[in-house]
Amino acid sequence: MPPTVKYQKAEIVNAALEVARQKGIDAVTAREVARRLKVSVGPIFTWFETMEHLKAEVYTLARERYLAYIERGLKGPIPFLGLGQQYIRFAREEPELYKLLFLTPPGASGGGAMAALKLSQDLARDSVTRIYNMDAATADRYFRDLWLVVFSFATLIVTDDCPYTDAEMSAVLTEVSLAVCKAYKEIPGLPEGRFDRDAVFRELVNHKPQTGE
Amino acid sequence: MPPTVKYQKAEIVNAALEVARQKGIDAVTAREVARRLKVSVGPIFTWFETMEHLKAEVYTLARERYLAYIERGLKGPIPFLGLGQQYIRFAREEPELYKLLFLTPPGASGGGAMAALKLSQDLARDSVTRIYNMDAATADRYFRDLWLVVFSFATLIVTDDCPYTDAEMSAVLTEVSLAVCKAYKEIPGLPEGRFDRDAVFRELVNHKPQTGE
DNA sequence: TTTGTTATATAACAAATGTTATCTATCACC
DNA sequence: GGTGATAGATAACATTTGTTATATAACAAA
Repeated sequence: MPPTVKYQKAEIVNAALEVARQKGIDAVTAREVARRLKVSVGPIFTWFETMEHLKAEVYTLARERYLAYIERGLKGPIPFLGLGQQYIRFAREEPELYKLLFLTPPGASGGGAMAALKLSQDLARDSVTRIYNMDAATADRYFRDLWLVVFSFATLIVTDDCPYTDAEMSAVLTEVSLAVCKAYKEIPGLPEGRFDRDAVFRELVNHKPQTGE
Repeated sequence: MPPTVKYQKAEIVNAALEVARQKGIDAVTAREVARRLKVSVGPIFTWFETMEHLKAEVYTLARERYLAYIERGLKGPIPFLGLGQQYIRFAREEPELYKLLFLTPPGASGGGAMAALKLSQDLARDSVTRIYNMDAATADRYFRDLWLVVFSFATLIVTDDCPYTDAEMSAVLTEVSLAVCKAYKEIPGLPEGRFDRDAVFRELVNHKPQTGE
């Protein structure tokens, strides 16, 4: 019988994820992962046929991490803005994972930013229709327009090129949000005066998602 | 005296640019460029101290190419939308150069997407204030909001993840544009009825920038 | 305790890359 | 024409990477 396994598959994937988080997916090489585990490259190729297989699992973990962020965004009082905030937060706190998930061709590593939009749209549709009193199609349109702004902010952050503070981004989001809402409000039955700009703004700037870590 | 130069510096940079256009900046290796010129790596290191120096010049050429696109966008009847259209067109036709210019940290290769916004903002401010009858600050704000959407579209295209057709993107841009405009129109003196949604939409979908090539 | 399976370490191989040393051939100037 | 400075070709070196062959050692079953 063989000796008991010393380094589980999961440990290897976790080490690879750490490398990806800190130095980007391109730094996930056999020797780099092995060094992080204080191990030779042997075990890696015992458990993974090729490095691509390992990277694929890193991708899966990255997506899980992303989803954990997004889910926390749904708990806030304004569903769309909570999601956007968490998406931007993910970009800031996990820039390398963000690049992996959203800034590479979807074929290469999976998902892609549009998939993220679709997913978030599904998650938020109920709340949006409820809070803003929109029908589903209009809610989707509204959400999509705002998501494009969120996606821009997140990508700017990741490319080290975002000159806006969190508060400024929230302000811009609020402005655009209100603007789009106004434009879309020829929807029958939308109550007037629901959008108190100052109140929404205050909400945005002050609301911090539960940092339940 | 030495023999006359057979391969000018410019030819090498041009070959390197072609490689970057087709296979991305990472494919710009000494041997790849040499192969494209049917030449050994010798000349490259005669004219460039390191590959980084060569890549820096590739970056400069890429930026010039980008500017050529942008300038043509100013000639259309709607300055902001012309710019946005050309920015998106650049992303579609030169995705690898787009990645180089706008999807890498600005320190690494220069400019960055925010610099592009600032530049475009400067180029368009006059027309925007004139056509939409806004003051400069409001025009900048208006432009910035829309640029965020344009940046998203362009980036989605480059990551092979954009499900929208040109017409759809134009429609979204028009919607958001009108929405933001409405929201910003508490500006004194803005004439009512200036924004004929159908007219603008027709303009957008039909307007093709002069393909003066 | 012996033994057979196999996880791990080590080292090697092959390919790709930047860079450099060396040689050859050119051609402007005398 | 002769010649010397040097552009270009060639090949080598060093490094990094994925991958694999080989050896070692651990450990469960006998």
